[in-house]
Amino acid sequence: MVASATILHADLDAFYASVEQLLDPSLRGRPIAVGGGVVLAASYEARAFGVRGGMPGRRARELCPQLCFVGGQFSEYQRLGDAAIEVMRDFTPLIERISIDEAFADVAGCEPLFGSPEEMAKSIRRRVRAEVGLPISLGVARTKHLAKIASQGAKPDGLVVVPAGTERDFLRDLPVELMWGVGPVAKARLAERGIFTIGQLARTSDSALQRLLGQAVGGKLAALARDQDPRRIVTDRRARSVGAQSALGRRPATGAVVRPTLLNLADRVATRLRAKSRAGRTVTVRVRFADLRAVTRSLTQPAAISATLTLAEIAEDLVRAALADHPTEKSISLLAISVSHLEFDTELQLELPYRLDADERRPSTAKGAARWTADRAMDAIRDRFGRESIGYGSVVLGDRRAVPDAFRELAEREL
DNA sequence: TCTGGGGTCCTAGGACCC
DNA sequence: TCTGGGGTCCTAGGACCC
Repeated sequence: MVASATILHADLDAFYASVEQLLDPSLRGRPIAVGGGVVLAASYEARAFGVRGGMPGRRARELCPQLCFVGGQFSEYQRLGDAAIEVMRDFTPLIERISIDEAFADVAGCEPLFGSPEEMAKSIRRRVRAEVGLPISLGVARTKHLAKIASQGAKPDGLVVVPAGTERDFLRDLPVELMWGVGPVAKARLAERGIFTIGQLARTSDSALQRLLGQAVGGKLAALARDQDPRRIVTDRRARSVGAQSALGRRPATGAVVRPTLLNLADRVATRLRAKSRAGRTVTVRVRFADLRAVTRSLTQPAAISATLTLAEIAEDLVRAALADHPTEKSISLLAISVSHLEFDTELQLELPYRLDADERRPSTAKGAARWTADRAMDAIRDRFGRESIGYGSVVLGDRRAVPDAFRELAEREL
């Protein structure tokens, strides 16, 4: 017996833009874009003009002169995204949240209570529209891969069901780039081999695909094209890394630019780590030069860290090393810090400072303790009085950012 | 055509150990 | 000292996703 189609994929349509139109009725039916310098989301009215997410604001205005830019009510995005996904939870606890506006659900076994998966999908769409006020598209299929492709086909504001047994027919003539894991590079490589549809992909041998795209990607794609998708719903996914980045435009690669930027990034990353009682062993920095080429440098230590100043010091050393390897690069356009190899911080464990005190060969535990105490005190003050109430001097002063903190938080994953 | 921020996973080479 | 094999960890880069 063939497994039935019980996987649902739900995706809120033009999410940020739809929220703005929900909250301000005068925006409904009009081409709007959330963002400013960059379009973070475009309403379907704006998309009709060719406006797309990720597009520079200036380009969007050229395509659509009457385009209305709205500021972005970021906390509302989180609230309404949560509310929409919560509707699904009334049908099953097997929910896998992918992002603020997207989730999988497995409704196997729920039929006696709520009817067929298709009926559940219809009722989720109806309820999200009625109770939250937002349009949402759903795909229903036997696998995550198919459900996701189906929901993309359902947009805007629709439902597509792929009945069990019809998967191969459904996939055959679809373009390869609809598949999970096929981006611009893979698409181009496949095109060189005359492979444009998922059906053509399914008829290509595993070994040929692995030679073309690499062992892992090739193998997975071959399986997906033949509708073999073993992935299950994962309800508790933990982050494996925490990072922050800052685009700088074009700034000289000097300590005066690098140091305060890294301190700010370290502050954001370390604060998030400590808030979840986590710490990480590996610090990775990324330096992007003016020509957009980027390099990374990383350091893995035996003990995990979460102290702001320790993270900032390691990051600074790594960036310095990266810049020293590229002496002809005089300006940089982005700096990033990421912490991985995450562990649970046992509170009692005091971190050693990264740099040794000049006059002693042993690390100073007193200094480690001082940093731990200072960080905790600062975290507590910010909890009460807000993030801007206190900070490391140059962080507070140098806090001129193009992107508001509220938007950064939307992209953060649950630790 | 090159604009932001936060992530995941894979590959390949080298160090090191048994 | 050389040769072989297997495994783990670290580093750097890259493709891709939301």
